[in-house]
Amino acid sequence: MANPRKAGTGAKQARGDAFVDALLEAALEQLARVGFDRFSIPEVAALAGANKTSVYRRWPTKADLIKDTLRTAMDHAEVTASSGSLRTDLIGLGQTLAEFLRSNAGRSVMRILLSEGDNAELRAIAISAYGDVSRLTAWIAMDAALRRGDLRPTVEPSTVLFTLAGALIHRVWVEKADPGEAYVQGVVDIILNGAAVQGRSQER
Amino acid sequence: MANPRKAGTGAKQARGDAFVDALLEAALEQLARVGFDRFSIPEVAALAGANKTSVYRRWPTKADLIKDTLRTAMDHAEVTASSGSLRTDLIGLGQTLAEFLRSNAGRSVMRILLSEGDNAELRAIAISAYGDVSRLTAWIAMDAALRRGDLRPTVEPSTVLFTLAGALIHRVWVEKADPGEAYVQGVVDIILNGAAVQGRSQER
DNA sequence: CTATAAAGCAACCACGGGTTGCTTTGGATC
DNA sequence: GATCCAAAGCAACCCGTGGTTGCTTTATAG
Repeated sequence: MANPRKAGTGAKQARGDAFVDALLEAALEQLARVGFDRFSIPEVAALAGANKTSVYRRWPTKADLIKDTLRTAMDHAEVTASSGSLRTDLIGLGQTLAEFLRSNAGRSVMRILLSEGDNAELRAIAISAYGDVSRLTAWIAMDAALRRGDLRPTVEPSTVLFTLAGALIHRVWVEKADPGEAYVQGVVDIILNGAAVQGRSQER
Repeated sequence: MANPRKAGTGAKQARGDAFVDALLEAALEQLARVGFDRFSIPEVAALAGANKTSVYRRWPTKADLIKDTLRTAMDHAEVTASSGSLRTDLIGLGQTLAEFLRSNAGRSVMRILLSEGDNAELRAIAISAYGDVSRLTAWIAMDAALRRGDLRPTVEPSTVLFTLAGALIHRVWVEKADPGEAYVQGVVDIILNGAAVQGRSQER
């Protein structure tokens, strides 16, 4: 009956790193689930099987706790070199993004990003986490494509990336559906080749 | 000093419709600004220069008030017939969407949509408001394009629409920038004509 | 002018976030 | 293994805010 996380195990009260780990894990879980506003330290403490007082002593405000949580959660994505095909690169990026959006880290980051207002510092952290997932890899791919001359000169590379990201975010957060492989490919197909029959209705 | 909304005017306490109007206006404002979680009836009452008790008597819960607010806010968008050019239609739709996203009604709807959890009924109302802005007009345009053979048969029309919407939502809610005319055109250009140089790298 | 429904007001309750002073405990050190 | 102390727990508390209630005031229809 004591507490959920310690149940069964003969573990005593967690200290130091173990304590911090348990807290950050519970916090990420909670942040992903309810977002910033309904995120409460007493609740997270209970979830981690810790006492709220101990939590408050380490992280005086929920912004502090969330900052640490976000920073810990972003296990810096490794940079993948361009494959040589823009299509392949974009599909890869799309899939990485889709996976990120499904993860607790990704859901948390989006919740912070989408709720504005809160702490500019928090927003900056979230933006950087969001950027880390894609930016490096993506820019490498776009640069390579530009150099190869695979991109039409009139299009803005960032807009291409943001359109892809936006399509996936729409899928997850508005439609509440999962962007599977087929969906990602469909979007990349449109973004790369256009929805229109080529030779028609592109007055530009 | 009495209250913000009545200040200056010699108006007495608002009753009936006037009361309701003032409340719904304040509520929309508030919802757009802070979202569902931080939306509070006492605060909205103060903002409208009304007494919280009176508000509670009409709308027992904040969900009730918000339901009314959303329903009132969506001044049903009129359906525009297709112009005959898919590009023109999509740009028009994009601009309508951009304007919607800037409005209090749009911001409110997005806040509800993006915060899930809350009331499935609320979500349904928000979705319908969101749909109303675009769906009718958009589907007419897509249908016309399909009939003319302007759309590549492999693309999913809904994906085209959602990609456009997603790009704009990304612009507003993630980048926190305004999707001006040029931006909308840029996105439509990509979605319609593709970002890739045609004849290259479209292995599909 | 009167009657009445609608809005205001003030006092109150209850719950949850956050604080404080003190007790308990894990585990490093000798 | 005995000692010690920083770290975690605990219980009691404060206070702000959401929500309720009983009563008073006021707008306005007749």
